[in-house]
Amino acid sequence: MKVTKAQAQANRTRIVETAAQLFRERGYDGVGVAELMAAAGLTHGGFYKHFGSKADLMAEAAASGISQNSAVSSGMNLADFIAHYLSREHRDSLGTGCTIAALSGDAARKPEEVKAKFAVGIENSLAAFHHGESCGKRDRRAEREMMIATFANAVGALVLSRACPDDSPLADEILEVCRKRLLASSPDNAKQEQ
Amino acid sequence: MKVTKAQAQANRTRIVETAAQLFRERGYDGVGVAELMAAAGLTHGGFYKHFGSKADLMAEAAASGISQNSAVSSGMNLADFIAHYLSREHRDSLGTGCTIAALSGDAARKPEEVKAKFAVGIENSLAAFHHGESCGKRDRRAEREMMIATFANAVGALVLSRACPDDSPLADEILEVCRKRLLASSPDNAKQEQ
DNA sequence: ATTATCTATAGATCTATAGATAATGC
DNA sequence: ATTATCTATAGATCTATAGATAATGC
Repeated sequence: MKVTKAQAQANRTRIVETAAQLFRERGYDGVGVAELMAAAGLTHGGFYKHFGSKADLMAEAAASGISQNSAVSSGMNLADFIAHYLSREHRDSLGTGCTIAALSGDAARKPEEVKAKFAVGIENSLAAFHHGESCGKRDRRAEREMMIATFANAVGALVLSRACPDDSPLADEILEVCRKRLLASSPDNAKQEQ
Repeated sequence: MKVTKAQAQANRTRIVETAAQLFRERGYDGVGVAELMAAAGLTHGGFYKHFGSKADLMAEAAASGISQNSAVSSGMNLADFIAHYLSREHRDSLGTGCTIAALSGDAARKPEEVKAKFAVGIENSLAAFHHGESCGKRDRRAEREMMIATFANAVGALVLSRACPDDSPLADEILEVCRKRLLASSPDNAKQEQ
């Protein structure tokens, strides 16, 4: 029943990545350890050789999900990012979409160790668009404020759109209005108005 | 053990209002029926004479919380609303604060009947600031888009701020940056810059 | 010898229901 | 007679632990 060290490490990674998806889809309290382990192809007793508690896994899964999101969006410019972030496709892909948008509400009620991962994730999201090819101190400050406002607006729009009933006109309107406005005020607004 | 019709109605209302607070504080899955009924001063078996299921209560509690929020903010102008909404006090009062910000993430994974209450609540929030003392069709459209973007930005800022660890500088920065920018672009920006 | 995984289970908790009780409302 | 509430419980599920197993890693 034992397994090679590399295999055990791979199993651990698979647990974290499975959790990162299931938690986004159903919330931290919506997925049990047994179901999660079964989804990863293991039995649930083995869980506690990998993690001290479910809360420990929440923190790791948050970091994993955020890092997966960053890998996907890295290399995009701000306009491309906004167009994707505020698309219906992204709204309707809870399990693979933005971890911060999917789980910030849950994270607010979880231990500090979980929230710490979200704070790092938010900082990374802001830094990902550090356009500034060397601008002055004032510009850096202004750009950071712009990124904070833009990200908050995008997260809020996604969260609100998802809280509406399926096929609700309001759900689409929120996405479309915010996408249009954020693209219009984005520094590299040239293409994709859709 | 029976109780007057008026008393039963009062008990029912108390259950809903207690739920509206507890759900905001701990999430829909973080509060059990037994604990909720105890908090309302009743035993949990009685719950099902008032509600068909916990999901039914979620929908009622959402409507109740949203309506309580509206009652508090009605009569405020947009600038006052923003200053309050993006204050540390509001961020730190989960149980009595904005229902939409506290529970939209949870609502996205709940039945359509719950999400329908959120859609109505979002529409009400937008309508609450219908400044327009009779403006043209174009202006009404532009104003609605402005309100959608403003509300999404405010909700996003609150949700992100709450996902950060307590006393995190980032948590305060997000609130302050968004408050400053939304107040600057608000139609009635004259006073309170803080 | 160590340890990753499995089976089995302890002990809590959760939603929901059944049946008794006792006061209201007709 | 109706019904709001209570006590008690069924049946599921949840987190976590204990002990057995068997293959790795020294």
